[in-house]
Amino acid sequence: MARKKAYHHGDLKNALIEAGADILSRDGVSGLSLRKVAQKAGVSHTAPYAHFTDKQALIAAISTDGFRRLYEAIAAAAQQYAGDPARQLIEGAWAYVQFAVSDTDHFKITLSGAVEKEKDYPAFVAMSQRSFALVMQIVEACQQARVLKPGPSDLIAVGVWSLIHGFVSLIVEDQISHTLLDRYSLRDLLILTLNQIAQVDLTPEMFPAPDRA
Amino acid sequence: MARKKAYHHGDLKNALIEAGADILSRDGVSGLSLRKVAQKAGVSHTAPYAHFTDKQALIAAISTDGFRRLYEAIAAAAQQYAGDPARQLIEGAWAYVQFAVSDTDHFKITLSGAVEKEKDYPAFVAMSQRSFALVMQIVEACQQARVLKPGPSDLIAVGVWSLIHGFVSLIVEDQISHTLLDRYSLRDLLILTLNQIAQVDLTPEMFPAPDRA
DNA sequence: TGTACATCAGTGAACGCGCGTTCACTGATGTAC
DNA sequence: TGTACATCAGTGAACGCGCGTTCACTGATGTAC
Repeated sequence: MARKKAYHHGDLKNALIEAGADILSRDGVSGLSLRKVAQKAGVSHTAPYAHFTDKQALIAAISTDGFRRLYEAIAAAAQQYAGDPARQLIEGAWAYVQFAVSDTDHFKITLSGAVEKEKDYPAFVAMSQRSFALVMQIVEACQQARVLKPGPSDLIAVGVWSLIHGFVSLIVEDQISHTLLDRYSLRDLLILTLNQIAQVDLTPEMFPAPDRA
Repeated sequence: MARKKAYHHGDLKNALIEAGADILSRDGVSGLSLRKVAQKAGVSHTAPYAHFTDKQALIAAISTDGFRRLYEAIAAAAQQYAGDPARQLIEGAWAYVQFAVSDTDHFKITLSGAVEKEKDYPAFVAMSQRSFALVMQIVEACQQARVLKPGPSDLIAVGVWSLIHGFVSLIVEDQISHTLLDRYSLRDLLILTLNQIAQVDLTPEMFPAPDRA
C-alpha cells in the first residue's frame, strides 16, 4: 500500500519474493522454480533477471524474507511481554513454532541451507545475526531473572536456540512420537520442553493467568 | 563380503543404496538422481526399477540407511560406555554430531523430510522409532543416575533429542556464531550445550581424566 | 509546451540439458523331465 | 547328462517435460533542451 508504483510493474522485486512464499506454501521447496515465481507475479519468466542475477539470488532473497518474518514474529512476542522474561522465552519460542508449522516450506528453505554460499548474500547473514542477537537479548533477561542458568549469554543462547530449533525441526519432520502428541497439545509440549532448560518451573504458564476478582 | 552373488549383478538393491550415499557426499541432496545412482552402481539407468518402484522409494531406502548408520553410531557409543550414563549421553550426542558433520547430505536427506509420505515406508518409520527408543534408553539411565531431570522419560527424551538435533542442525547450516566456534572446539561446545539440560556438571568430561600417580 | 533521445523493465523465441518413466527386448540363471 | 522352457535382472532407445539461462527486441517512462 505504502509503496510507490515504479516503472512498469511497480515493485517487482518484492512481488517476486512474495510470490516465492506463495509457491513454497503451495508446491513446497522442491516445486520452487524461477518460472513459477515469475508466473505467479504475473510477468514473463525472464523478467526476474532484471532484479536477480540468478535463481540462487532469488532463493537467497526469499530466505532472507523468511528470516525477517521469523525475526518479526519473535520480536513482537518479546515486545508484548516486555518485563516478563520467562513469558518472552515461551512466547518467542511459540512464535517460532507457529511460523514453522504454518509456513513449513518457507521455514525449511530459510533454515535448511537452500542458500548454498551464505557469504555471497550479506543481507541473509545480517538477518541471521539480527535474529540471534534477539535470542541473546531474551536469554540475558532470563538470566537476570534467574529463569536461565548464568554463564556467557551467547553460549546459553546457543543452547536455548538449539532446543527450540530442534524441537521445531522434529515436529515439522513428523519425528515426534504420536503418543506424546496425543497426550499434550503442541504448545504444552513446547513449554514442557523449554522447562527442561529452565531454572524455574515454567509449567504454570501453560494456563492463562486467571482474572483476579 | 558375506553376501552371496545373486543373478546378474549380485546385490544390486544394496549397491544402489550405497551408491546413493556416494552421490550425496559428492553432489549433495539436490544432485541426487536415479540416473546418477544407477551409473555409480555400474548399471543402466533403468535397472533400479527392478528393485524400487520409483525415485521416492529409492530415496526412502537411502534415508532408512542413513537412520541405520545414525542408530548404529549411537548404539556403539552407548555400548562402549555401558554403566556410565553421563558418558553415554555425551558420546551418543557426539556420534550424532560426527555423522551429521561427516555425511552432511546423507544426514539432511534422512532427517529433513525428503521422504514425503513416511507412512508409505514402514522400514523408515521403524528405523526412526528404533532410534528414539535408544535415546529413551540412555535418557532413562541418565535419570536413574540423576544426570537428567525426573519425569516421563519419553518427554525428557524429546527435550534431549531436540537439544542435540537442533545443535547439530544449526552447526550444519552454519548458523552458529563464529566467535563461539573460535572460542570452543565443536566437541566442547556440544558438551557445554548438553550441560544446560543436565542436572550435574558435565564439563569435567571435556577433559580426559588424568592418570592418578 | 513539444520534440528527440536515453534508459531500462519486461517480452518471447530459442537453446541445451538432465530428469523420471515406459517399453519391447535380451540373455543369463534356475527348474522340470 | 541333456534338452526345453520359465523366470526375471538388466538393457537401450525413446518419450515428454520443466527447467535455468541467453538474446535480440519492444515499449513505457524519465530527462535534456
